Amino acid sequence: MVAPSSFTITELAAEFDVTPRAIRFYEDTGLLEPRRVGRNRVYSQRDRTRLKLTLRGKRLGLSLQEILQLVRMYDSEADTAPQLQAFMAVLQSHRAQLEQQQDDIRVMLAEIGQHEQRCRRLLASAAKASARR
Amino acid sequence: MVAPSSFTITELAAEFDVTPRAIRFYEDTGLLEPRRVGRNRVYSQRDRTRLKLTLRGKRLGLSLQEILQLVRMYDSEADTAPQLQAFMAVLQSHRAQLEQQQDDIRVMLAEIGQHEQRCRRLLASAAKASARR
DNA sequence: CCTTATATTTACGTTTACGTCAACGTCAAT
DNA sequence: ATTGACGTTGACGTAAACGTAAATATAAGG
Repeated sequence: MVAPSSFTITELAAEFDVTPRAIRFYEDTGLLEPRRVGRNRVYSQRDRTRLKLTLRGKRLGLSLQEILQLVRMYDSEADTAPQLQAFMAVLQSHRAQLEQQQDDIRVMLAEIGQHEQRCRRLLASAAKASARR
Repeated sequence: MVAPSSFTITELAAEFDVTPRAIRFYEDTGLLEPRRVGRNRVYSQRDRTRLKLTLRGKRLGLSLQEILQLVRMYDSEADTAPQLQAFMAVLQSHRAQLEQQQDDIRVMLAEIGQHEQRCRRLLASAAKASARR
């Protein structure tokens, strides 16, 4: 068994747990470019990767437009110095945002830990109380 | 100078770089509960904290409804065993989501690093080429 | 041949999170 | 007395990201 190199829309929908409608919508946005066999869409490995990137971006709260800019930028062959400078500036700002999110996550995980501790203490004392009866 | 214990809407808007409209909207959602002096809203430290939590949640892609559920849960005084169990289950699932996001961020940061490397290499060779002239 | 499953396009509907007036109140300063 | 500056309440508008329904195609299986 080798990894398939093309996929139907329902296959991708099942694999990533999204609806076909969503996948077609991503195509409208410009994120996917399946070829056609007759009327039907056929997705390449590249499309699959794009979809994965898209969903990852969404989990981080990016809009489809932002994701589109990202993947286009990554695909683009910038080669002049000004282009490269601009590219790196964008990378910088995205890194800054991701690091902000990392901080946010750290804080939230810490809070969750606190609450879990509290819950465990309360559950323990509740168990003792019921054991005394 | 001590930290103020109450704030106007424009003060908060300026501090957190959001519009008064957004702040009022968060109130409609139930996230803020300022008291009134005449018609005007006066925000407490608690409101300020809530706002901070709200914006943090937003940065992580949570909807206002999700944020509302979170803060309500954290405020609630669950004390029966079933309540505590349910509470902990929710905490678990949020933790899982945050950890997923951490992974996503790690991957994205790594990719950004790759692209930066590539840019730097290209810039370096471009500089050499221009020096040769 | 008929049904069933899977796919398509078109198009309108929906939710979220505000933006954007408009019309008004109020208090201080000129 | 008037002019800002800052606040208020509607109310309508909007962009994003699909959901959902309708009408159609098409290929496979009984």
